[in-house]
Amino acid sequence: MTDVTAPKRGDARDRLLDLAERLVLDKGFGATSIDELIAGVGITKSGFFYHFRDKNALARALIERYIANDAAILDAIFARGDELSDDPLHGFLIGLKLFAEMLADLPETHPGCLAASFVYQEHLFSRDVQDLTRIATRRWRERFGARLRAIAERYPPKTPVDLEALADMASAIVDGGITLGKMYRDLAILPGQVLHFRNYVKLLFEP
Amino acid sequence: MTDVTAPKRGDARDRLLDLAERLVLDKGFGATSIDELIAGVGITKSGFFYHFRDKNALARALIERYIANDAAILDAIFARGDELSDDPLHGFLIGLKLFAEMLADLPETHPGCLAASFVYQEHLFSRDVQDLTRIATRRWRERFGARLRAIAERYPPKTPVDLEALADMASAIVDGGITLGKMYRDLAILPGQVLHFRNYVKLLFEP
DNA sequence: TGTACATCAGTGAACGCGCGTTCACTGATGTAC
DNA sequence: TGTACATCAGTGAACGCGCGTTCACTGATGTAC
Repeated sequence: MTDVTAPKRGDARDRLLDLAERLVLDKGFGATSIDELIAGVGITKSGFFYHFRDKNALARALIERYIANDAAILDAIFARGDELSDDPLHGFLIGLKLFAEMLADLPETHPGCLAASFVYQEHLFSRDVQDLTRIATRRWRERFGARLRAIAERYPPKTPVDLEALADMASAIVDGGITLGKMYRDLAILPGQVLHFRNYVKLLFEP
Repeated sequence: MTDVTAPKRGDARDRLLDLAERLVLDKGFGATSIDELIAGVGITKSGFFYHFRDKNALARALIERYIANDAAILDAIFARGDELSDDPLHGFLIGLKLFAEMLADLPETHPGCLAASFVYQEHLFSRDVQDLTRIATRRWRERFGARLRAIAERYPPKTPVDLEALADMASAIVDGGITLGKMYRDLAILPGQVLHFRNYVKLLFEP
């Protein structure tokens, strides 16, 4: 009869990643110590170094997991938007609204933007970690850029705009909205910002 | 005959602040060590502690200086916009364009957003430092909010919008634009984002 | 079915270094009389 | 004008602690024959 609530042998690595993600989003990577992590997970320091060759390897694993997650969520949301409308503009507008709703429904304090929190400490990391954050951001640009180009083809924008910069605006508004939300400790700020972005897209393209 | 290029007695404090601002914007506060600062300024460690009772006092002095600076620059830019047009909407649109131009003309790498870089490491700081960043952001909200209310009074917005969230969008877009610019190492991103914000304001209010 | 070996998932103790901080002291400049 | 004292802007040495990292070792599980 083994205690099922006790830490199971073998899942320490995942529990390290879970806790690390929470702490890094909350305080930043530099301020998150290995001691803290192992105390929370109930493992010794050497156990940590069994799973990650050094602290940088933890950062890397963290971002890889985060990118995959983030991509899956966004893809699902905007695919749902497309399901609900064949029109690229309206599908996108629905997707943006769903996105805002998801952000509004997030529990407790915001998840924060891992990529951004790493950028603000970039010197602490090796090149490969920096590359990963860049790749993640580029995906956002591509994801939104493709949609916006499809929209602009059907609905010529009311003013001439740089579509790539407009795609970047989605990333900027989410990152900036998270930072603002943290400052004010106000969870409503981020979804509010996304809705403004949505409104801009609407005014710009809707006939 | 004293050497005028040699560090003058008495200006060490200012030189510490100048160097600290550069380094903090570049790498974050936690990653900026006192050793680095004193090496750059040519002073001993105890000299540093003569000027600042501890590292937190440096953070505080840094933000206080930054806020004052930032407020002066923004006030000047938007006052210039108002000079060029009596109309609140057009004055604001001109101000936003001037702002984008100023951001585009900044030398080398972006100055970065001090407040944001502090938010991402907030746990490292005492309450008063956090309060200062909050105050600075609130000023942005008030500054833009007042203008937007004046505009909305004369030009009813095309869609119903939350004006306070729209004011926050200016902060979000600047912060997010800086983060994005750092990731891509592309100085053109930030002004591009400000121009999109300007375009949104234009589409929303312009008859 | 039992034994030998390999791998997995860690333990425990130690180390060294950088960092923020303290404290007693000092040489140059300013001020009072 | 000279002397006494105070303040300003530091110096120099030491400390302690937390942090990331290393290394030799270990008990449980898996695999080969």
